[in-house]
Parts: sequence; C-alpha cells; structure tokens
Amino acid sequence: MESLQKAIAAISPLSDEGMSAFSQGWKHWSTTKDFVLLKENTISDYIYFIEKGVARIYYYKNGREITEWIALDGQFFLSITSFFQRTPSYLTIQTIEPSHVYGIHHDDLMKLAGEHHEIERLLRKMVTASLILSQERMDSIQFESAQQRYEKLLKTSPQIVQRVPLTYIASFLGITLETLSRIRSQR
Amino acid sequence: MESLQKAIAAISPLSDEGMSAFSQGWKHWSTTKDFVLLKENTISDYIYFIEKGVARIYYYKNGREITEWIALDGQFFLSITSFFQRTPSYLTIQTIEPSHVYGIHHDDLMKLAGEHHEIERLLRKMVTASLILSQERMDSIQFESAQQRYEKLLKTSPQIVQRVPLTYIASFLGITLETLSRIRSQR
DNA sequence: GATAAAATTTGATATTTATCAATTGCAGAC
DNA sequence: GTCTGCAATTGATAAATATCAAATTTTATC
Repeated sequence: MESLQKAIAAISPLSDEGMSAFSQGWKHWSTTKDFVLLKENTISDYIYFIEKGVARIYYYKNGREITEWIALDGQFFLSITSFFQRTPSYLTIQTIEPSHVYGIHHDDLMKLAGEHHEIERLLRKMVTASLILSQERMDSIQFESAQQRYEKLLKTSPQIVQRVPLTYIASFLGITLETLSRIRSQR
Repeated sequence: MESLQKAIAAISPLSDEGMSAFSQGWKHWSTTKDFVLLKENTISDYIYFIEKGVARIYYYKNGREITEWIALDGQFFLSITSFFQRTPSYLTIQTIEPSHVYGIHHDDLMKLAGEHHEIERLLRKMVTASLILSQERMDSIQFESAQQRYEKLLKTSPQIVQRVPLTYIASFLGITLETLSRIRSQR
C-alpha cells in the first residue's frame, strides 16, 4: 500500500483527506505465476498497480500472441480501451511471476473522481502521461529499426530483458522472435 | 464559437457557468494557406480547435518532413508532448487552407481546470479520447499493410484524400509517396 | 541425473516497402 | 496560351524483416 501511495503522490500530490479516500478504493491480489487478472472478451473493470512482480498484457492477432505491454514493480497498467469505453477487452492480462497487485474498480474511481477534484486531476495526469508514452512508442515503432528498439529497451528497462521470456519481448518490440534472436547474437 | 461549444459539450457537458468561463479563454485566428501556428523548437502554448479548414502537424526526421496529424473542420489538435511537458516542440503546425482556428492558452486552461472541477473532467476526457486514438493508430501502423491503412483512411476520412496533397497523406500513413502512388494506381 | 517439453537459435527464402532516378502531369504566373 | 516549378507517377533495385523449417539449448519434472 505504501508503494502505491508513493506512486500516486509522485504523479499528483493529494491532500491527506484525498489520499485516504483514494487509498480505500483499492483491492489487493497475491498472484501466482501465470495468474489471469483479465480475460479476453470481458469488460475490464480495474486500473492495476503492480507492487512487486511482472504483468504482461497481450492479445491475439492473426492467430498469434502479441504482447502489448509489460509492467514491472511500481507501474500502473490497464486495458485502456476497455476500461474507459466499457467495451469487452480484446486483451488478456496475466502476471508472469508471483506478484502483488492492487486494483481500483472503474466505478469506484469514477465516483471518487466526481467527488474529489484533486482525484480527477490525478486521473487526468495519469492519462496524460500514458498518452505521451503512447506517442513515443508509436514514433519508435514507425522510425526505429528492430535493433534500435532492442537497445533502447536494454537501456531503459534492463530488468525486462532479465525477467521476461524473449518470445514476449519480441512481440512487445514489434518484431519476431527470430529477428530478436539474431539481433542479440551479433553483440 | 458555436461549433467549438458544441464540440466541447459533445465530449463532456458543462454547466452554463462552466461553459461561459471556458468559452472566454479561447482566442481566434483567421489564417491564410500555409500559415504557421506553431514553429518548431518553441514551446507549444495552445490547444487548437479548427472550425473550418485544414491543419497539419509535421516534423523533420532524417531530413524529411513527416506529417504526424491532419485535422479537419471540427477537430481539436495540439503538440501533445510540448503542450503538457512544457518543452520545446519538434513539431510545426500550419493551416494548409485558409482556416478559422480557435486556441486556448496552456496557462488559462490549467487555471480553469483548477477552478472548475467540470473543466478538469472535460480535459481528462479529451486526453482519454486522444489516448484511445493513439493506441488504435499504433496498432494500425504495426499490423496493417500500407494498402489497408490507405483504405481505412478512405473510409474514415474521405475528405482528407480530397483536400490534402498526397505527399502529406503518405507520411501521415507512415509510407512513402511512391508506395502510396502505387497503391492508388492499382484500384 | 535422465528425460520430456519448452525456449531459443540458426538457416534458407520470400515479402513488403524503401530508395534512387527518371518521366509525366498539371496549375498558376505572366 | 506558354512557360516554369512543384506534384505525382513509373521503373529498377536494395534493404529490412517475416516466414517456415530444423537444430540446439535450457528448464522443469520425476
């Protein structure tokens, strides 16, 4: 809980009252390896925060798994489209290590955002940060070579490379497993 | 002004008071063809709304122009990174037809969002919609062929194809002018 | 520790799109 | 109307990465 509160405060500081109201909204899960938090085709009700562990978000495209996101200790994650549009998710979310995960339900969060201006602001800032990331990632996929993307990942999240199977990393980088393997071998 | 208010209300309805406070924050420009709204390397101060006309957002990558976004009548647009992070923009924004454009200054918007909970909520919804779009676009660039992306554009914004030079459309779709030309000829 | 299963690597070839170069088409200025 | 310059098309070739098919290495299980 403390790490969650710290992560929240780092995005947008809350008053004691706001923080305490907000903190009460979160549930907690202790998961095993390959525990499914969200199943494909269901509406995603939660924004998650991973206190310790690794989660991956993936979907199927042309019959194969595409990892859309990998979240490590201290990060928020969610199925953006499903959560905000309240539509069935094409995404599946699972923890790929035993993990500690917090989650806040959509309805609770919206209620809190309606009641507390500062929580609305926090949410706005979270979405904005996510948008900036999304833009950067798009630029990366469009203009950087497979090699450059891998090296950037090595630099920015070396932990991912250590803790996550290469199959997942490959599709996360938007390349095939074989291409990733070749990139790694020539170093 | 009326079309702007309608566009705002469609995202998140405001009280009369909120709408009137918000409306006062917007400036108006009547621009000529190729009028520059934002210059590269300056901090982007405005969120824009194009009432009538066409704007394009572009930047330079490896010595050539990349069109990042094209906004037509009734759309909002901005340099996301620069506006929210208050850093110099690598983007340039210009109207490519004589246009009517509204803009609200960053500081005014933030002040309003701080004073009016409902404007904060509106802003959050705008950013969320933008995030969802960004995700869809990323998926499109990563998995759809040049052909599919062009056909989708034809379907979703046929106006763009009519009013915007192909050079701009090509980089907007993430392909070269030559590839776009070949796609068009085989139909 | 032996064995099965899964993950990763390696190789040969195919596909998509980019690049560079030349040509053609077309709109505005005079 | 003709000239000039930019926009678009067409052609030939190259580059990056995907695909399919094995082979090899690593990991987990009994």
